[in-house]
Amino acid sequence: MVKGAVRLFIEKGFHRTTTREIAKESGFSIGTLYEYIRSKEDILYLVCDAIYEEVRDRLAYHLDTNNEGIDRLKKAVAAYFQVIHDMQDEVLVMYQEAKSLPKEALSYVLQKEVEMTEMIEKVIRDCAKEGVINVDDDARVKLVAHNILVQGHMWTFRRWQIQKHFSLEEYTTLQVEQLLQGVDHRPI
Amino acid sequence: MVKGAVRLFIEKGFHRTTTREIAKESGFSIGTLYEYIRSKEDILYLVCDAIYEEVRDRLAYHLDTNNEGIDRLKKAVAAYFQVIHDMQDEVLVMYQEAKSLPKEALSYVLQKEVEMTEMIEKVIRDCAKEGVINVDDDARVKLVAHNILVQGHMWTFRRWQIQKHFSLEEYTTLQVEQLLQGVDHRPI
Amino acid sequence: MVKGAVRLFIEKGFHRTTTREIAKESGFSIGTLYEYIRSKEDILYLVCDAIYEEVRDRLAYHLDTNNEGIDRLKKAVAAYFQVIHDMQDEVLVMYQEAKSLPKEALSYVLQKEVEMTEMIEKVIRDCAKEGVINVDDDARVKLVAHNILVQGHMWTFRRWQIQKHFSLEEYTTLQVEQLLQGVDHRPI
Amino acid sequence: MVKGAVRLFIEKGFHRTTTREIAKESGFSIGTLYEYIRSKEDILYLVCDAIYEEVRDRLAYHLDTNNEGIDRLKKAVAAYFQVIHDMQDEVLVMYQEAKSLPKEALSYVLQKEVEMTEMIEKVIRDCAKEGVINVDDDARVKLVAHNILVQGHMWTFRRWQIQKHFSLEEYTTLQVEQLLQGVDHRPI
DNA sequence: AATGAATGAGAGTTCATTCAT
DNA sequence: AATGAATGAACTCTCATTCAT
Repeated sequence: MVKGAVRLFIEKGFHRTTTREIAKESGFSIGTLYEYIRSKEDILYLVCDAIYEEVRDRLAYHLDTNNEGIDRLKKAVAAYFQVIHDMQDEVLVMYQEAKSLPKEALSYVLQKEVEMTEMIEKVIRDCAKEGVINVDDDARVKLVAHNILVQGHMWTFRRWQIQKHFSLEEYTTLQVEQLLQGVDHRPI
Repeated sequence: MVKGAVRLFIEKGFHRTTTREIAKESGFSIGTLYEYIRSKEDILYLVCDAIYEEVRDRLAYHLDTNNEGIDRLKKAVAAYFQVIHDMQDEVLVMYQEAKSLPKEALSYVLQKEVEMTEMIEKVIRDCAKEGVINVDDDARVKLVAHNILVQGHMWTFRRWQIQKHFSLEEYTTLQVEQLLQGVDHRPI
Repeated sequence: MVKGAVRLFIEKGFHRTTTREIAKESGFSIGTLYEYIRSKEDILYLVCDAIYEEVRDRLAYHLDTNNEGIDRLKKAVAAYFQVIHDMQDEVLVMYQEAKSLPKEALSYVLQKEVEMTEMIEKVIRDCAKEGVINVDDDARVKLVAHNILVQGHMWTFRRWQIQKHFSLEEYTTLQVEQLLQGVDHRPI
Repeated sequence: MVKGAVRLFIEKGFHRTTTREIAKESGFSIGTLYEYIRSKEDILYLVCDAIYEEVRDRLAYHLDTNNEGIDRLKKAVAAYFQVIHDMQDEVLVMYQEAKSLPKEALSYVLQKEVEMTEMIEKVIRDCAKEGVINVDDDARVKLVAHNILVQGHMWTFRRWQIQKHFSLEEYTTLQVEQLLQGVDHRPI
């Protein structure tokens, strides 16, 4: 059911998709659909949840491989970007439709985003512990983690611009460079 | 009318806002509303257009002040973040609802985003010309411009997280540092 | 104003034409339009009235020419068919839209149709008086008059069929023959 | 549903009848109504189609009875007039509202009218074959068929005049006489 | 467990009409 | 006399949801 709904939400957005269409696409009747859900919003919740679950699982899988030194961070970013790239449409749907979730469900889904941030934060902290990078405070760790996450999302929601100019490899390389070295500038 | 619509879109989103509510909020009747627009989507277009216009004008105003050296970039980023901060709700609405625009209107609005990117690119190039930063290629300029823009947006669309941890000043300072120096790391 | 309204009614029918369009087509503002009428139906009334007036005047003009004998009838039918032919669109509009008139106005307009019938009846009676035809009773006169009138109207409202098969001349000749001789048949 | 719609269209015409009224008159909700149709025009189409179907079926039923000689034609006309008489309101609705059909549906409905004409033409030709009448050419057959059809319709759309003066029997008798013998006149 | 016909509140939109200017 | 901005009732149509089967 979720698969069908995602397909439709990608195509026409949540509001423009009818429950009838979702039932049909999922291969059962509207009556049966309502055996599994209580309202249309439930579907959106299930969809968002499923997408997060998949992104997180895939990312966790990639982070598992034991890298060392600065590579740990580089590979993590690359892996994350790759996951986002593979699930572009799904990520985009979530980005655009999550706001339509009822309050409680939204909190729940945002919690998943927090978890994602923590996964990235952990990579950064692990690098710091190893001594390959030097991040003096928690705030900076958080900020860098958020930046990485959002730079992943950007790849989808600004694709009409960014993917015109960069391949995923170029984008990854440049963003990692930027992340580590910043803009080359005269000392102030 | 646009003001009223923005208020409502902020509160409940485009789809959940009725034309009648917009008319009422704007202080005229539904009939009069339809003297000015041809369809509900027209309102969304007017709203998005107005928001972009205001963001761009305010930013242009701030970029006018003649700064020199690396300050040119720093102040530009700060000014941009400030504008976004002042117009948080509006920017968020545009981010979340622009996708509901009819194709043609969407293209038109995205063109405005391209213009914004070019404004930021210009600041970067001006710094490079002055010699205070060293950006070797166009791709990097573009990427940095996009990053700055999106870091502005994230201040609104991740505010439930970010504004919990940072004040606007902290956020600005940290992001500028990050932008210029990257993460402090052992040379590879 | 009537001219403009007729044009529009021909094109799209009474209900599908808006008062705004009528005002525009007539070259004045909606406000001014309502100086002359009290409701949209008034326009329909004026239109129907004007059309009848014109049909009647034209017909009267043709009937004036002094014909004698059976020619009196033949020429009258021919003249009437010609008038209908010249005013096809107008006649059709009246046929199709008169039903939308308010009751009283409808009666008034139907009275004009009665007058038309009487004009034709008079021609028949004049022929009878002259002795060129022999119509024994009033009922038959009435019936023949109605038949002639409707055969005129048919030329417009069945034109998609009839005008494919006949020119106006053919149609007139055949109908007159039919009228006078009926179908050639074995005596019963 | 069609029955209900016909009743309402008879009473107030197509444009003045609302979909809600039709639904109510038909005994179901507006939602259910729209399960069966896609637009209000669909109802008009169904109505026109149903009326034609019924007129044709009834007529076909009456034409079946094997008559011979001139009676074949006489009885056919009488049967046709009787059918029209029995379905006066319905026929009138179709006459007045068919023009509001979308183009394609209109063509389809007019095709039915062509079929009706052909049914009458066939009766005439059968009589001619039998030798009881003598119609020299196709054009005349067509014309007579059209005349008969329209004289049927007249019975409804001029009833405010004709039914004041004639009973159906008188009307039928007189029209048949007229049809066969024409107006009694001195040879020219 | 599964269906899908039925519901009706509510959406966007139109347009005859008014009336202050 | 002439205007046209403003009105809002009324229209057609949609769709999330229910419930008898």
